[in-house]
Amino acid sequence: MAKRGAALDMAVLGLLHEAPMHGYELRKRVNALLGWGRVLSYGTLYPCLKQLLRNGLIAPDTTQTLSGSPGGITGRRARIVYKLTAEGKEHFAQLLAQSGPSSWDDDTFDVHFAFFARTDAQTRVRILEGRRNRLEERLEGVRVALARTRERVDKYTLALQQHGLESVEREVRWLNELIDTERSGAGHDAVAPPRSRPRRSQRRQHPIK
Amino acid sequence: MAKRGAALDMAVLGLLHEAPMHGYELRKRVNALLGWGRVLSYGTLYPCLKQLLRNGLIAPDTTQTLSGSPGGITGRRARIVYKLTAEGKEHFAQLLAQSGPSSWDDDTFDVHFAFFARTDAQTRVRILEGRRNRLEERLEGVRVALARTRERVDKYTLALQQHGLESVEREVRWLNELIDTERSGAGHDAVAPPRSRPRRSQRRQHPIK
DNA sequence: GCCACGATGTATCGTTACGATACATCGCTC
DNA sequence: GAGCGATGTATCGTAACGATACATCGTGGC
Repeated sequence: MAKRGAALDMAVLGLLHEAPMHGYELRKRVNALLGWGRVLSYGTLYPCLKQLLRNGLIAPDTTQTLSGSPGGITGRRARIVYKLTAEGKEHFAQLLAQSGPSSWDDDTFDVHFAFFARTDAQTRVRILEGRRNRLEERLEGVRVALARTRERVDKYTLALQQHGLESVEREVRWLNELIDTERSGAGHDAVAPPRSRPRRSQRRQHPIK
Repeated sequence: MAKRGAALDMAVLGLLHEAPMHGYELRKRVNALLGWGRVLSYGTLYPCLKQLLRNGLIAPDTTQTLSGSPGGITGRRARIVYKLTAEGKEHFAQLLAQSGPSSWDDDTFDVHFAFFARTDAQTRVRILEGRRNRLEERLEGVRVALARTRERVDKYTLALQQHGLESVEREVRWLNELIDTERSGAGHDAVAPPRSRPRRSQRRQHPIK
């Protein structure tokens, strides 16, 4: 169950793992994390939060300190802060450890990668290699197709396909570098210490194509 | 009206402009054209065709020669071949000439670019520059955000964002080269002669991120 | 001969994600 | 003290998609 939106689930869980947060902040952090283009809609986020609530993976956090607020105890306006439950932490750890096609697909890979700092080195390499292999499969197919059509398409179509090809080739090289680094610096810091506190930021998503 | 799916509409119209085609073939051609990842579903294509039919932009083509079929007149199995109507051609030309935000957005740009061979030089430059400017706006925002968070995120998040940044920078350079070419080779072949006949091919779509 | 299987082909249904939107409060500036 | 942009929660209509069903063709194996 809950096959769809697994990437979003993981992103939310991972961010709440760092610190409790409310929906609005969560949206910004998710956009910053895997942003560059498609912006996460509330129509996607809130239903997701509801489902996670139902499944008991997250829960409202009633103990909110309102730190930084000048007036002291002055009530901020109504907001719902969520925090991870024990089940949520367990489920997230489970998501982190799993490496399969679900970690290599386009949307999902980014989320997995974003939480590499909490992933063990073995899984990291497996995910990176899976991703690279998948891209290379595609490259092979595209190269064949390109060779077959090369002389029959106009120069713009050709340029577009060529540019796409080079983009993927570039990503493969990037992955290879990461894999090498991972292998050579074997067994270094698997988990980074959490930063002081979440901050806001904004980015846009890049589609490249 | 018909704001959504404008990219798909344009792709279908443009492909049918080259040669009449049936749905199955159309799907393959569209995937090859702006493929690399997301695959066009029949659940998307057929409703689109229906709407274009309703709007009178395409029509069933009853005069099908079945060339290449060995048995001569032997009937191929049932299939619906679509062709552009006069209104369709006019509408397509209109889509080609328009350059605005709708030509710069992620999905739409590819389609516009794919039909550059039928677009006049002036519009080509306007679209390319619009696209580049949009990407540079994003870049600026991302660079600021990156500078603000640089020291507070783990190296994997940083690597991911860095790679995304470089991908977009690379695309900007690509666009600049195209613009230069367009300006220097001013007024060259605006329209390429159509190729003999459509052929099949298959590719996947690349998302890069 | 015929049967299995993959490619070709059209079509719809249920779910999901998302854009648009509504509504409310806060804090700022003019 | 009014206007306005940021902060916040929430839902609704619909376009897009994955899955699936169904049918025919070509072919290769037995």
